[in-house]
Amino acid sequence: MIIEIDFNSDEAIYVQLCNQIILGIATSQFREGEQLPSVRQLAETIGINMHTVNKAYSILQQDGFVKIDRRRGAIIAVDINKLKSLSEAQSELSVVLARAICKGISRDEIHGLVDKIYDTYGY
Amino acid sequence: MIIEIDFNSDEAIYVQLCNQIILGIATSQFREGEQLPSVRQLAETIGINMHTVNKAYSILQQDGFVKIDRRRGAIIAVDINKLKSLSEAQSELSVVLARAICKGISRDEIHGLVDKIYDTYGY
DNA sequence: TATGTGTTATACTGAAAATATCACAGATAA
DNA sequence: TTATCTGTGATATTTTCAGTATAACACATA
Repeated sequence: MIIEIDFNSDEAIYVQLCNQIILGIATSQFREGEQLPSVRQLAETIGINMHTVNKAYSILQQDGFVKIDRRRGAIIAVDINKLKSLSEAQSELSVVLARAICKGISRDEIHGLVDKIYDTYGY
Repeated sequence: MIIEIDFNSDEAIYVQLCNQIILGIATSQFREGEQLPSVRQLAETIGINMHTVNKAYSILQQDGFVKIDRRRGAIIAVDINKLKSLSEAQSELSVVLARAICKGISRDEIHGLVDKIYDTYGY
């Protein structure tokens, strides 16, 4: 999978890295059990510091997207906690939808976007 | 409207301020044409620096939620650009839904959350 | 005139992101 | 064994940015 970092973004590099990898999992470009590049290797590829990659991997582990094995590195392993995830999704959506509502976007239009995105991701 | 800032949050104060005001507009606690507190007044109320409030107001202006008048301060004035807003909503949703999909949240469950939030906001 | 708006400029502090090295423990393959 | 690959840890430095602190300005208004 190709990981692209926007160095001019206001988002921190490690946050972009996390989001890209999560996107990769959602689109099945990364599959359960698959091995991510080592921290040194990915850092080299992107052209950033090893510790920045390590921070991203650590957060992904904490958020239950990967497990880290000293032998093989970071392995895709999604930890499912439905209630917690639903609660998090709701609070994240609340912010996005508040903006949308202010801008006159209807409930149906949001439903349309959700379908569009789920279609894109292949679910 | 009561604005609450969490000083222990990892979100910047000015970001929280923006979100709270947008939430206020979405829930009609702030109405079109209504005047926001002056930068100095709100800073005093919350207990933060004037420039922090000013930064939030400037971003809200840039994002088309308020207009700033040197005489009266910041006035709620939502600028509607449907295409742009839809595009922004889509990219914001893409990040949130990627996480949700990884965590096994179904399309229908997201539709349910969207309805729940729109109901809460009264739309 | 005095006071209230937003605006601008400057400088400072503190926290966090990111980098740069160095080193270690454990696993693995030569 | 030796070499090399993992993640991890410690430490120091640079850079960036949020937030604060002051001060001053232009403009409007009571």
